[in-house]
Amino acid sequence: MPELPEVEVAARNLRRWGTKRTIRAARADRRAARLFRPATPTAVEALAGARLVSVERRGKNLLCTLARGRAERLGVWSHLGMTGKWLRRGAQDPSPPATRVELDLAGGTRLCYVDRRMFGRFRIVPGARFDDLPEIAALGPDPLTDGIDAAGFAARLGRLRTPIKVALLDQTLLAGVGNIQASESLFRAGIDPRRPARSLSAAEVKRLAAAIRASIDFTLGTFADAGADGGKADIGYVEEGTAENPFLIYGRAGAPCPRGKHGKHGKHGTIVRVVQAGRATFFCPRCQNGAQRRSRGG
DNA sequence: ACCCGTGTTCGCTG
DNA sequence: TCAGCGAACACGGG
Repeated sequence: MPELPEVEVAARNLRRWGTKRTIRAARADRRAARLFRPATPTAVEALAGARLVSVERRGKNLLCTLARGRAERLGVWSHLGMTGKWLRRGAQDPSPPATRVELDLAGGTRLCYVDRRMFGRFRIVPGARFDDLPEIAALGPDPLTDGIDAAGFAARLGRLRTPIKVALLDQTLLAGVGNIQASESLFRAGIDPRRPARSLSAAEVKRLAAAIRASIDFTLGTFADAGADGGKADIGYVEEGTAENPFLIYGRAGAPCPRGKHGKHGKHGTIVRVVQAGRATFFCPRCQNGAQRRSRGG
C-alpha cells in the first residue's frame, strides 16, 4: 500500500503515538531477519531504554531518531515495501497477524511493524546516521517536503529515453512517487505515459510537476477524511477493500474518463490499462495524447 | 490453477 | 558501459 502519502500518514501516526516515549522492550519475530537485508541481522532488543525523539519521512522511507541518555543517538530506518504497516495496539491487545517487530512503550502503547510479504526493510542505524545508508543517500528530492525543482527535474528528464511513467518510479529522480501517483499525476497533466521522458516540452514538465504535487495532496486529503485517527488509526487501503477507490483513474480500467466529454462530438474517453516495465499503468488515451493534446483549458 | 498486487534489486541483453 | 526489461523476492486474494 505505501507510496508517499501513505508513508506520510504513517510518519504522523508514529509521531503522535510515540514521540517522547521510552521503549521499554523490543522484540522481533523469527522471520523478521529478512527485513534487515542485506545487513547482518540486528538485535532489535537493543532498542530498549531508548526514547523516540523524532520521526522523519524521506520519500517512502521512515527515519526514527531515538536518544539514550543525553548524548547517544540511534536510528530506526523502516521502509514499508508492498505490505508494511505501523500499527498501534494496547498493552493487552493481541498482536496483529504478520507482526515482525514490536516496541513496547512506556505508558502501555505497543508499536507493531507488520509486514506479510516482507518486501519491507527495518534496520537499526547507529548514531542515526541515515545519510550513510546508500538507500537513503541515493534518494532524489521529496515532492512534499523539498518541492520539485523545475529546472533540475526537466534537466534530468531530458536525458531519459525511458517512458515518462517508468521514469517517475525512479526514486533518484523524485523520492516517493510510486505506481499509483505516477499514473494519477500523468492523467492530471494530460500526458501520455508511454512517451519518452525526453520528449516532454518545458511546459509539460512544469504541468507534470504541479500535477504530482496536486495528486499527492489529494491522496493525503482522502486519507485524512477516511479517519486520521479516532483511536485506531488503521487507515483503510484500497486493496483491502476497506475503502472506496479514491483515485481518478488508478484501478479503473473500462471506466469512463472522469474528465468527461471531449471535443465537438462529445465522446468521452475510456480508461485503459497497459503494462510498462512489468507494472500496470492506467490512462485515458483520449485526453492523454501527449504532444497533440491541445493546450490547457479544454 | 492462474493472474494480480501502492516496491526494490539483480541479472541478462542489445 | 549502459539503458531497459523481465524475473525474483513472498504470500495472499479474486
